[in-house]
Formats: sequence, C-alpha cells, structure tokens
Amino acid sequence: MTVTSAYHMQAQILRILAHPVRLRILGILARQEACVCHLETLLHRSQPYVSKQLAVLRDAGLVTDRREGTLIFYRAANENLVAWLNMGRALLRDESGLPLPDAPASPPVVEGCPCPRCQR
Amino acid sequence: MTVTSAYHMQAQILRILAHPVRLRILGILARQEACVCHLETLLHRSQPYVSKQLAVLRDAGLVTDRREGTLIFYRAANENLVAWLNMGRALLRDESGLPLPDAPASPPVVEGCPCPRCQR
DNA sequence: TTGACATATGCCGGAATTGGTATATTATTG
DNA sequence: CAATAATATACCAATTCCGGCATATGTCAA
Repeated sequence: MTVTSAYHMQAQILRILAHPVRLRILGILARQEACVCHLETLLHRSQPYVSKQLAVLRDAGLVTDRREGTLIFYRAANENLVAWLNMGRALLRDESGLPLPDAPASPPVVEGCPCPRCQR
Repeated sequence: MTVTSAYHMQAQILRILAHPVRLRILGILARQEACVCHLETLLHRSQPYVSKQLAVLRDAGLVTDRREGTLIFYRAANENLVAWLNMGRALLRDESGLPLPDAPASPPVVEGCPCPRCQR
C-alpha cells in the first residue's frame, strides 16, 4: 500500500541523486561506459566505496551493468535524466553567476588505471 | 575553505528538494503566493511542520517571504527551478508510463482555510 | 582445484534528516 | 498594558544516510 504521487516518486529519485559522487559518476557514465576500477582511479575512491555508490544507482535503475569476464562495465541507463541533470547544473551556474566547474571530462584512457581500456 | 564543484552545489540543492512535501509546497507556491495557514489546510499538516519545511526552503533561497500584518506570504523564488522540477516530473511520467498524478492544482480559495484570502 | 583478480556485500559507528510536541516570537486588537 | 492570532524555533526520539573496513562472490588461468 505505497502511496505514490508524482511528488513521492520524484523525491525518491532526488534522494538518490542528491550526492556529489553519485552525480559525478552519472556524469562520467553518460559519456562513456566504464568499469569499476576505472571509476576508482578517476574518483580517487576505494573499490568498495565506488561499488556501493554504483549499487545505489543500479538499484534505482539509473545505471545498467554488463559483465565482461571479471570486469563489470557500467553505463548511464537514462539519457534524458542525465540531460535533465546537466540542465540543472547549467541553471545553477546561470543563477549563481559563479564559475562552478564540472569535473573535467575525463579522457578515455586514464593514467594509472589498471583496466584493459587504459592499459596497452 | 569549502570545496565547491558544480556537483557539490547541485547535490546540496537536490537534498533540499528530495522531499515530497517540500516539492509539493514549491509546486503550490509556483502558482500562487500563499500564507502558512493556507498551506496548512492544503497539505493537512500541522503549523510547525509546514513552517519548518518553509524554513528549509527559505534558508536555501528557494522561496521568499513577505509579511502582511501577522500573516506571512511565501512564494517560489526561482521560476526556472520550478520549471526544471516540472520537467523532471514530466520525464518521470514518460519513462515510467504510470499515470502519476501531481496533487491537483488547488483553487485560490480553499474550504476551511482561515486565511483572509479564503474567508469572506 | 588453487590462486589471483575484479567486484559485491555486510557490518559498524557517527552524522544528518525526519516529524512530533512544547515553547518562543511578532504583530494586532482592545 | 493584556489577550489573541499567526508564525517561528527548540528540543527530542526514531530513522536514514554515510563512509570505512572486513569479507564474500564470481571469473579466469594455471
């Protein structure tokens, strides 16, 4: 018997999104598929930490995962949502007038990342 | 020394927004200015409860208030933000396919509301 | 099967959020 | 000034969220 107005559902999703690292992860995964270890190096966070945030996003249906051997690649599940979030950040910049930086778009190959996409 | 990326700021605002009643309040205040007691009757919530949610929104700069005698009228401070939120809910409906209802737009005069706008 | 690697999950203490009740503040009226 | 009405704030217990560390799971290679 869960009451489900649009406001409740929206609040649920917003709670998931209201986290800087999860937002950043979504930003990354919107541009490129990435495995956990790749995100680890990009974010300078521990493996369990990254894995847990990904689990939160996955449980909410915001990212999907795909296994390739022992690696698991994640990607943003909903392009429109990401676009909406980007729009929100743009709004934020406009209104605040501050030069709020997004984390810079990461190159597809990251120094020090052990994943096969980055090692050759 | 507060680290402020766009992600951090966005997460802060999203935390404020990630609450069904606050979302609903913003939805109401986007359409019409309203005093606390008016919101009380619309939302069927206690005065301190409504007042507190309004304080949260006010502290975040999302609503402004205006005193008129002993009444205090609130309104949404940022039209673009509200539009953005509405867009988010629309997205939600499209993606989910569910007929998620917004709370119906409330008539300017509400049965049983003690505020002068509703009493004549 | 054993070991190594990538990832996931469980558990914990601390911090923040939630909603309720009691009380304080501010302005009006008499 | 006192009484009242509208609103705000303080305080509290319950829940949720957070990030860290330990450990479990799953896959591959030897």
